[in-house]
Amino acid sequence: MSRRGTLTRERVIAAAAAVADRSGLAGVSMRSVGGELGVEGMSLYHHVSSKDALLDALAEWAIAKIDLPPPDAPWREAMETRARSARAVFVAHPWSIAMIESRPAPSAALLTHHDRVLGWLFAAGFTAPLATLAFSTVDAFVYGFALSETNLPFLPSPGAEAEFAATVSPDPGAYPNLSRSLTELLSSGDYTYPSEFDNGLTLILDAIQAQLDATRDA
Amino acid sequence: MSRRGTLTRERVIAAAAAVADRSGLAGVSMRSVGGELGVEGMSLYHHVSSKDALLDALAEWAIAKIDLPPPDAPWREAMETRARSARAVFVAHPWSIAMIESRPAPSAALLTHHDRVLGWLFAAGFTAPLATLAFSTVDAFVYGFALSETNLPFLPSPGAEAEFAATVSPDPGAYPNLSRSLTELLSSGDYTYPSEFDNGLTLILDAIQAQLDATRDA
DNA sequence: ACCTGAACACCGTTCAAGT
DNA sequence: ACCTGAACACCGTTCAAGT
Repeated sequence: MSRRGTLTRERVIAAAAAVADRSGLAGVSMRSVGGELGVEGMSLYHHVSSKDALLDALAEWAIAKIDLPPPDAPWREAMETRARSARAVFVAHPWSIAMIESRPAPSAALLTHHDRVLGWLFAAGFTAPLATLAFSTVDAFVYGFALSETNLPFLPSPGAEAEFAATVSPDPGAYPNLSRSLTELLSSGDYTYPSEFDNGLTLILDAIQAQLDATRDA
Repeated sequence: MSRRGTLTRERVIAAAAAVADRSGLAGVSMRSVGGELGVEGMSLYHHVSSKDALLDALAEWAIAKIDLPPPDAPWREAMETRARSARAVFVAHPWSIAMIESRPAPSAALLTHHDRVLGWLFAAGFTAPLATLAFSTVDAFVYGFALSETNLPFLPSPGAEAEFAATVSPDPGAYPNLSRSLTELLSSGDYTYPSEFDNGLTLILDAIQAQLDATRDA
């Protein structure tokens, strides 16, 4: 849309993100990103070496948006902040979820992230096996939850409730437990699916905390 | 590859899965799937209405491969069996991970899955909120773990250790905690990243079990 | 009824040509 | 140095034509 100024690698990546936000990852083509910048698709090759390189850069762009507390932050707060921030980025840019994890080579940005996370845990006295368990479990949860959340409006959430009820209700006999669950959750009044993220995260972090305490006692 | 017999919807879907296994989702085109069957790409339109419909069918094909214990199975065993089976399917067909959750409309197969899972939990005395927490947390973990596992050989695993060490080792000062973690885990001798799946699943299911027991006592 | 060939509007990418 | 137009080998999809 902004067709002024000279092309830079940064402007190309930002334009690609804008196209992805608007049209999904499938809408990102060299020509469409060029169009976003008022330029032919072929011009982009002066700033990125290939479409694949552009996608790698796009993955890094998303990772960089995740809030990463400082190395000396307390482990639990830091893990929560990072998890919530990652989820917010994934919801704002759904195309980034599968992408961050599916680029063939782990980027320097991702390695830095991982190193920082392990730093919080080691500083708190985690052993390497427990740190790995904590890290991989929380990360898997965050990625998987975001994946479900952005693509599967399965449980009540603003706007999705009606759709979901419409899918399940026509034949309650076909999905009796889904119907029951829906009815019970909605009757309680204050239920929203998004709050399940904090519930799950707390469940996992509490369990890890308990294991950490057990390690210390031993 | 098998170019005999008449085309059916099932053969088209199976051919698409074979192409995806071999060349990834990006390698699936109407022409390539046709080629797999010894037929022109245009012929497929007699059996699937569009490429998008073919991808929907492919998602269902993968879901159907996940082992789903009977409605009267004990909840924890059933959840474990389904989780491990889902992970196995995702590892065998990496293209299916993002796909199952990213098709716009939840398929009947997926709704049936969800209903069965809720059935195990309700039979065991879960409240609707606790069932939802259990379900969404376990599912998020399974999806997210599979996503990391197939695309991010970050931690020691057969064959990936060398690569990973090569990425981290050149400059141990850049990733001190990653280096430390790697060293400690490898020195213990029997560590493998894939076993982290069972560890994480157990952590989550133990925590849920504890909440269920607390519910019963109250 | 099922398969095909040509055609259309797209892709990523290369390269010689313009400025 | 940076951008472009034409070209190549691909896409998904339509449709008239073949069997």
